[in-house]
Amino acid sequence: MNKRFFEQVVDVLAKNISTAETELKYTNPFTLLVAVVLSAQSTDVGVNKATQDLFKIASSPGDIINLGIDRLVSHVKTLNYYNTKAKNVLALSHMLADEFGGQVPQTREELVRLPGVGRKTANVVLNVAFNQPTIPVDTHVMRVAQRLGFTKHTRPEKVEADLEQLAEGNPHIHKIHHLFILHGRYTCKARKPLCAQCPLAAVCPNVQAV
DNA sequence: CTCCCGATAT
DNA sequence: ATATCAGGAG
Repeated sequence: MNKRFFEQVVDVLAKNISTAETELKYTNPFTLLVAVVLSAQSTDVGVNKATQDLFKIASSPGDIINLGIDRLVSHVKTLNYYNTKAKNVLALSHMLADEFGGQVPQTREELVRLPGVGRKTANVVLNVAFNQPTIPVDTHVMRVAQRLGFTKHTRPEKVEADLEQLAEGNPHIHKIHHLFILHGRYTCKARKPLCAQCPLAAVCPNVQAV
């Protein structure tokens, strides 16, 4: 895979997508962490709807602990896997309070020790909250990367390695994952991609018939 | 590999 | 009616 093509794609996306638009809403590193944990297999709209009320009354590990599991569950009941997620959010709040002084750690090794936090969630927190140039590979990044031919792998860790190599030195390195996600969500959709109005249609090796 | 398990788009 | 949605743990 050549790096020129990757740079060309990122440039086109950067010109056509405003990353200030739709994204998970948060007020600090902790609420971002919670929002991302809640976002597994759920839409960002649904997550924002649930956290809008939750973060008003709970925006720190101590707040979540005081809230308790029952009221926490009631706030995330509309999300997929709500029981597991509520349990994880409460457990990670305890761990942050007990082992990290109530602060969200800034290394991937520490972040993935938290319950409900895997490599992808840790990468999002590092990128969005702490401005590190990670490339979280979620369902959108995976799909977009494969359709554009940036990787032949299916394991997220392999895809991440391929993308990191292509993104090395790229001026948009900090928002590449966000550009891919927004492109994947609104244009390069899983079921019915809008190739007819895609800014990358001319160069995409996998354009669907229009 | 399975389980988790609600809302939304198509 | 079903595929998909900012995945992680066992």
